Amino acid sequence: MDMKWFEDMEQRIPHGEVRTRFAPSPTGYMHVGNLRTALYTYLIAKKSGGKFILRIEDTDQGRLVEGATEVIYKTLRDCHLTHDEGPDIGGPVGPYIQTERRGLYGKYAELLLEKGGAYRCFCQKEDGEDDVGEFKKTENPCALLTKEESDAKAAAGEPYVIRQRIPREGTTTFHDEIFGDITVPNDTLDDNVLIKSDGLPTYNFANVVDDHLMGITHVVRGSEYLASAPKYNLLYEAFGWEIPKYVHCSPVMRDHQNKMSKRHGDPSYEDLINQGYLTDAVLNYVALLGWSPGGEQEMFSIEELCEAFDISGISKSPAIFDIEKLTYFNAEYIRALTPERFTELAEPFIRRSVKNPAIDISLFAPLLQPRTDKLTDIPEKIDFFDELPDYDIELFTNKKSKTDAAISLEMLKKALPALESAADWTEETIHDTLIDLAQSLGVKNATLMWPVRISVAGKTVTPGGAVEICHILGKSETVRRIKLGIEKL
RNA sequence: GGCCCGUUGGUCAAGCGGUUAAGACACCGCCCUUUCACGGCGGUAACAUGGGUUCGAAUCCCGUACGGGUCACCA
Repeated sequence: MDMKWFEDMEQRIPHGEVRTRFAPSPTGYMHVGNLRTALYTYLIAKKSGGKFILRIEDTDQGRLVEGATEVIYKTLRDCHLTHDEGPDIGGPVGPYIQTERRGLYGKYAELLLEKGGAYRCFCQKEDGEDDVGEFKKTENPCALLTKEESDAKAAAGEPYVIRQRIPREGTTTFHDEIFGDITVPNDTLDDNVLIKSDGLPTYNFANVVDDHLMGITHVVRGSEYLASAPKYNLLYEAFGWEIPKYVHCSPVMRDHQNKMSKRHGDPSYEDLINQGYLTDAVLNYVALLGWSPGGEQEMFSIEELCEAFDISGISKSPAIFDIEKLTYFNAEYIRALTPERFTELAEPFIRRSVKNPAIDISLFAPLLQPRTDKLTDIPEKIDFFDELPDYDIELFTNKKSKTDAAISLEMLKKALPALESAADWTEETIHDTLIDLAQSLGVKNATLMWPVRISVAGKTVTPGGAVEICHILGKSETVRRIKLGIEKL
């Protein structure tokens, strides 16, 4: 056994800094729970000025999806979760792609065999009765083989797997940063396979080896791994390695019973973006799903999160994803945008409805920004600009504005010449013209404004009022639509 | 089934032995108003359950119920 090689590997491991890792499988899909784990992992590192590492776990070739790694890079980049080490940028403890590390695991398994933390198991997998829980470590004769017997069988070419040797009695206690100390009886722990008969490592073993060799100080992962944590601990102990801090996060749920999942059609990060949600809003909302900063503040930038984040604020119980609250965050983020930025983001959505190149789309920002929850809401809100809908004259009747068909007709007849003779076409002149008219007619503003707005928009709910709409429409189109309204009446 | 974990309004949650049990979303009402929003003000609504411990329990302990996770040569 080449101990020098092991020593060299140890030499590479950085010490004295917090190091966390996000280790996704490239399945081409970043679900919300995954994004949250990545976020927390990043925040834990950055909170203490540490390193955030990206490792790609691609050993499951069957599940590989074309271009999936790109999706991961892009998502992390969009979310400002920049990694300090990873497959694309390298680092001191590479390679960072698991398939490129294949050679390592066998050597560490041998080392563990040497140290007594594992043993070769020559039992053949019986296809017939592979029912659950049939393997009983207390009955496994291979665990009792002497070193010589085991070596002899292996030398004779008998196929085997390498299993973890777990004590038959006693208990194992491990510490989780969220759940505290958890103790389990050893007899409930199986001697799991570490190295498969094809020589490749199982997921759990590869994880332990990689995390150690990469100097990971905080293992952040889903709570589904809570049950295997004691086995991890035993493995670290058998190797004589320092045990990292565990942070097991409870899942993000779609309802009380089920996790969010692609299967159920729950949205992924990409889906949410396509549905008109802003990255920063999603991140902010997701940060608060299962974590509380303690105070009253709810709106956090990534920088502020780095500052405020603390593991003690992570909740033990699962959290149900509430799209309504995300929508609220999104609306807040949209309102906080500068009008220029808003116009930039909204343009494609505005153009879905407003094709008329004569219309200056930057005019929409003040109307749309305060009442847009999601960017995808935009087209429907302004669909009347290109073409006046075929509306019912019932719309002219509104109690609060004190209007009905007859009054509306009268109002429009007065408004038409007033607007036609307007000196110029700014919001201000349109506003003043109409307000002055209402006053001289002795009616409340709404009585005049309502019919004007209905005639130019053809719908009762519009972004902005009559003045803004007339302004954007332009004088001739406004006049044309009001005339149409008069005809209808 | 064994082992492990969880449980505060519909949802996210604060709370670490003494509180009128925060706050946010959603919902409802009122105000503002040129519709809808935005904004402002107010309201409905919670400690799963039974036992302890204690002067005092949402907070600590035990049981019960309900929910979740896990028990692979998958990751």
